[in-house]
Amino acid sequence: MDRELLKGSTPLLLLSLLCEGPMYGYQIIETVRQRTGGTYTLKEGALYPALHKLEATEFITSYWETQENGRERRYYSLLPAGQAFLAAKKKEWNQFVNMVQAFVEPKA
Amino acid sequence: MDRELLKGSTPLLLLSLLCEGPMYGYQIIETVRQRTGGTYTLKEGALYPALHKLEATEFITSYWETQENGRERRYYSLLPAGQAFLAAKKKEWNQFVNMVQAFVEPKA
DNA sequence: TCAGTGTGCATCGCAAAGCGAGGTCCGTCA
DNA sequence: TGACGGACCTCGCTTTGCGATGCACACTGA
Repeated sequence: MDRELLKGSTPLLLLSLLCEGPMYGYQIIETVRQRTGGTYTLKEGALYPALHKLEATEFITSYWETQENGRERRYYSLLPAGQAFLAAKKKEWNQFVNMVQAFVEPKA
Repeated sequence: MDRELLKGSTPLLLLSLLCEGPMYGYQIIETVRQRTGGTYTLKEGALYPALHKLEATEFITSYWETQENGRERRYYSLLPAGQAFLAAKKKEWNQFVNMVQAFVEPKA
């Protein structure tokens, strides 16, 4: 899969996932890998910076949660502002897809 | 429109356009601008490097054509290898769209 | 006991691509 | 003569994903 295509889609993906509920980093990676049947493996080097940026802009928050075995996980969850942003992103995404589609499949 | 989304789509767009026939740079920009109703204005700084790269990899060729008024235009046209590449890119594009769509619109 | 594996977080330097800005040349028309 | 638009192109910046790397801890099995 061409990496370049993914470039702008990571925030959309993350927000969409978090819209279903809070998740932690490793879980996000695993979820994406499983849902795509392995064709898309989100890398840590892409995930964490994106997550931190989303947090810095207050679209998501994070909190640490201790598991029964004593280990910690950092959960990320969607904020209201993030929901609004997600909605806008979705719209943009649809526009984008339709646009490219119009060039790829000219005429109807 | 988020620039980042466009990142990987430029070659696909260019090849798709050239699949309809030879075009010159300025014409490509105008065509894209018009077809998208102005929402997407392909910039020269994005177009020419992409075009040159496509030419370097022998997916397209270029030739100069002199107009009646004496001015020159550089036309780009699709090569067979470019057609094959386009087909592959289209496939990849569809895969990509379906993947993201699955996250954006979970469940059916 | 201790190495290996899996979980889980994170950063760093690199490469690629679009962008904004700038630059050049030339024909046309006022 | 000078402004405008067509037409080509490059350069440096920023952003982003990637690969590599690092750290820390729990569990398992030799």
